[in-house]
Amino acid sequence: MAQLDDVDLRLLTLLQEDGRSTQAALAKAVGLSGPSVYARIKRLESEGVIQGYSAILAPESLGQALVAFIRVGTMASPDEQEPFESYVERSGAVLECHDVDGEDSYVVKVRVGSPQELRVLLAEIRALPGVSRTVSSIVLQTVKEIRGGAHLAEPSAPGSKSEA
Amino acid sequence: MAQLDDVDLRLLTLLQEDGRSTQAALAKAVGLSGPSVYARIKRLESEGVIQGYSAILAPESLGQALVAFIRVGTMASPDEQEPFESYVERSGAVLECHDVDGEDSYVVKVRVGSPQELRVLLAEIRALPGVSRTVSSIVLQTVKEIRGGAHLAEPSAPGSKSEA
DNA sequence: AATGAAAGAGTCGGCTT
DNA sequence: AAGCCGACTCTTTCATT
Repeated sequence: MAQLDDVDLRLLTLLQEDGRSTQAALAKAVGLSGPSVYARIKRLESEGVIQGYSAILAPESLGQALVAFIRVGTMASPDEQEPFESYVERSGAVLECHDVDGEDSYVVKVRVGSPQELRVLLAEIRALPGVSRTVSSIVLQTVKEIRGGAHLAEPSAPGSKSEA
Repeated sequence: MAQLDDVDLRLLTLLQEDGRSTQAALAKAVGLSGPSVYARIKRLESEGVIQGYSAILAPESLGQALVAFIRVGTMASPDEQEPFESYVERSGAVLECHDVDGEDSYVVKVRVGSPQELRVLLAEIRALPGVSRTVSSIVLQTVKEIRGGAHLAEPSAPGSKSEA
């Protein structure tokens, strides 16, 4: 399995910030030579630490201005959850869907172009078999949003050592 | 401003799926020549439609196994919200923080390495001035998670099967 | 892990429609 | 105005030390 050393973490941080950073720039940043960096990145890719690369797009430019979180309650029977999960997989408006503990069954993050679209989306979700309840929270302002899904740069770890 | 034609949308879709796709591959896919694709991508970048590129990292490989959504209630006075927003900006565990309407004030998405870290995080949040209430939902399973933040690729075939 | 070389891609001018 | 062509530069990639 993957044992990540300090250089690996540095490379991952840089690639998370700029996925198109050239190997030359990476090599200079970590103090190694091109081929070494190349070998490390290939290793990280094949080990699955780097799952891929993606362009970050501006949602507003694509006519998707409205973000909302929807908490969905479903019936307990597992058979009844398949229509719901199948729906969120197919729907282009659904950015995320997580099975959670607690009072709700799912937390769903959606992005749509208008309140009307959200209304349609909610109606569709409520009409799915097994769905018993939905509670929506429309995003008024996004305070923070990290795209990578994983953080690496952590300036505020209490009790952690500083970098080399 | 940006007027996106069909080719632009195609390029954006491809780049969202693979941010390191070569211009040659993109050119072949959209039926244009290399320089044309190059010009379009540069235009999309300078217009801000493409905000950047990022490597997608596997959270498990980085020792961050536990994801949770925290709904936070705060006092109404705006002065009191600054400590909270300042905290989430600084905390490396906070992936997202959205100001929402409805019964809660914020929806916060966090990623930590262990339940203990989550406990510490919650205690810190609750100790912030202005925070009146927190409700946590621990993610048991992620059904869907799109990293880009915006969707484009929509096969929209009802009953389509997933890939390997 | 570094060096150096070959293959390929990105980049920029100018030309064509 | 927008796309193609061809040349130059830089990056990626591989064999060798």
